[in-house]
Amino acid sequence: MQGRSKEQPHRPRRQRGGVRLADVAAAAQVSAPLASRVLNADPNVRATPETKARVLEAAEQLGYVPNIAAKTLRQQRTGLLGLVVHNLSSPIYLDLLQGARTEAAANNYFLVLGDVDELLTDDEAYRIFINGKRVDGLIVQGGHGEFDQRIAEIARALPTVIVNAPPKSTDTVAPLVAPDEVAATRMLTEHLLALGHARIGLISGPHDSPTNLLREQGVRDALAEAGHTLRDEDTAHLTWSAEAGRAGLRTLAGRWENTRDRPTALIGGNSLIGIGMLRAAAELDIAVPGDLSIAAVHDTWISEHLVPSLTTVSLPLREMGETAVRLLLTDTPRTQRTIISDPPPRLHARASTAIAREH
Amino acid sequence: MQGRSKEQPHRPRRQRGGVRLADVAAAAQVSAPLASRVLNADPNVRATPETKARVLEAAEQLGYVPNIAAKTLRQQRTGLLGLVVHNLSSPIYLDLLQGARTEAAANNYFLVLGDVDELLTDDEAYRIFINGKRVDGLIVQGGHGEFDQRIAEIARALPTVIVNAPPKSTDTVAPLVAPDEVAATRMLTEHLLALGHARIGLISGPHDSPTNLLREQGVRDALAEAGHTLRDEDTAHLTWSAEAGRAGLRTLAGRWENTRDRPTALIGGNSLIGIGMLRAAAELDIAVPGDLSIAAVHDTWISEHLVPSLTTVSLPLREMGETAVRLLLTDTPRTQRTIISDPPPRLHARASTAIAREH
DNA sequence: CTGAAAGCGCTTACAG
DNA sequence: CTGAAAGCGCTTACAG
Repeated sequence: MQGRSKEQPHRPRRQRGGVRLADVAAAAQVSAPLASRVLNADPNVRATPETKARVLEAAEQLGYVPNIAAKTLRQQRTGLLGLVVHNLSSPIYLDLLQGARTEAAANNYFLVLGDVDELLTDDEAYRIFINGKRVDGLIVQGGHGEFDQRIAEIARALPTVIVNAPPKSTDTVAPLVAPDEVAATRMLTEHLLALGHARIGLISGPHDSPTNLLREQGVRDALAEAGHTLRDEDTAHLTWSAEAGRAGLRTLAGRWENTRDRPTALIGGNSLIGIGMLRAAAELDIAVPGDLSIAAVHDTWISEHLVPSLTTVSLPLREMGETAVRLLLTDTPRTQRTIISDPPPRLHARASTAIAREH
Repeated sequence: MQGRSKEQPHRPRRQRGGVRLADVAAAAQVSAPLASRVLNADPNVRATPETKARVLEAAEQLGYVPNIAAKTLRQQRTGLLGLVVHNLSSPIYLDLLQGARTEAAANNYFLVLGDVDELLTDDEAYRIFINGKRVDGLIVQGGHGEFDQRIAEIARALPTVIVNAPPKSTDTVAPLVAPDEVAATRMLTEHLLALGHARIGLISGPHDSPTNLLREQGVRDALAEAGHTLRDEDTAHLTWSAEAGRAGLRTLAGRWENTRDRPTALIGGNSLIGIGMLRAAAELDIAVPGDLSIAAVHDTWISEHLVPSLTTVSLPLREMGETAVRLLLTDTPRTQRTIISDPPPRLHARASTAIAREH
């Protein structure tokens, strides 16, 4: 939020002379309170059907729309929910945003966008957004170890739902909506095992990141059940980016020179990593899936358009967005619980994985 | 917006007992109006520095944050701008959103997200969003021929900026912020010409779509200057999707069987089309760039990670978002003009284009 | 320049 | 059940 000028720029003016409730009431020859009650479908209203019709018709006729600011001021409710995400340019979280937006709209709520880094580091942005009563509730993308303190503070000030963060054993400060990470990589691994792969590697995000821990767990679990293990030399842990996926595969491939002692399949910790892995394979002349099967977590729009198309497992991001909004709109007490979102992860088998070839 | 229930769900309640201006004024032993003026840095205030300091300190001490709803009601200003986009899941427009969000934040404005289709087809969404005085202004993504009527209606009700639509010869209903489409494809074409390509084809969106017309124009212009032309048999016009790019190249390639009479380079009307073209080439065993150079409009995050990495031309989407917001916040009269956004398109030469090979 | 008063438009205790 | 009155919290003509 650098460069914010303290002086206020010119602001667009609202055109005056909108139709007010009082105008509707006058036109319908009833009092304003009664008009309000009729328009809000108050069940206690005993006015005759004719009267009600008169009110509704007057509102329609005049094009009446309640002034939100007045309503908000009176009801202490904004009709807005904040969605504070980390990296808007990642294709991964767009589905979450879409789900949240749709569910909000279905309840006559709108979404206001915030940026995690901005909100957690910029005090002014924080004050305006959080304390300024801009929103009735907040959906914040978790997984920021360093900022847990700040999120706790936010949750105390405002109904908050954390989304897409790994469940913590530590005290939860707000409800959490998360996908079943372990099941996702387990599914991917079982898919590869079923294709005859016995030695399967993993290129993922930071080794100690909670998300990686869960995803790695899924791989280990599935391998263990099949009597295999995840070998250290078959893993690389860098960041969650395509660049890291590329570097990771290059590192592993460096260990494979002049030897057939190597994995026949590799799992990417997320779709960006998977994309980078495909690229590295092409650069290194490793045939996919001929020499190496590749699969990754997250099914984004690009997966099926890559060459080869990428086998993935999809997480219910859209549903998580919906659930987060629903939680905010219906969960009276700030229940502190973790919701592992439905539906479970789903496998999308594509061209990047195939039956293991004898080496 | 299907499935919206008319009954209102439970709404999160705002915690009571916030600090009001009156509290600050009392603590600082001044009147509420004076406190308001000091806090808003009214230059006409002549209070002693001590008094001002007392007010500011009291506000700080009490953690005072003005109630936005009250401010809005009084000032007829929401501090919100609507951003109504067409397809949030397209990677192309995220930059525009980012630019708009950042510029808005820099002016203490926030962005409320809307969906074009929803707003243009759902009357209730329209009423609440547009007439409900939810936002001070609107940025709406254009290029929807069918909905021009509705957008004109919106522009009459609310300061509006249309973004990323092709300039129309017809009456403009609101300021338009657009990229230099013609320059973009011209640049791409000149890049290919410089590589020695003489016969260059185009796979693009609907033939009569205004955006396509401009992009096609750029290709034609550059070819004409070099003494070449765009041949009908070297073009395909479907939709703006990856699937269309794939189908387009398949169609063209069908014409190339058993002949060397074919283009050596192809331009994709947008990056999705380019991605589909790369895929089709791989499926058809057309070497890129060996047999065919491919380049496309829009530089998205994925471009450099494709195999081969895709030559593109970037449009100033981020800047367009910024400009649109700035226009809304500073342009007092609703000037009706078209702004071709700076900076001009920029070429990103990558592995998918190379020197033309003799056929 | 500053303060008392009004008012933005709505909803809801409260009294009838 | 309905209406008159109050009040949400702020800013700004207006009077002094």
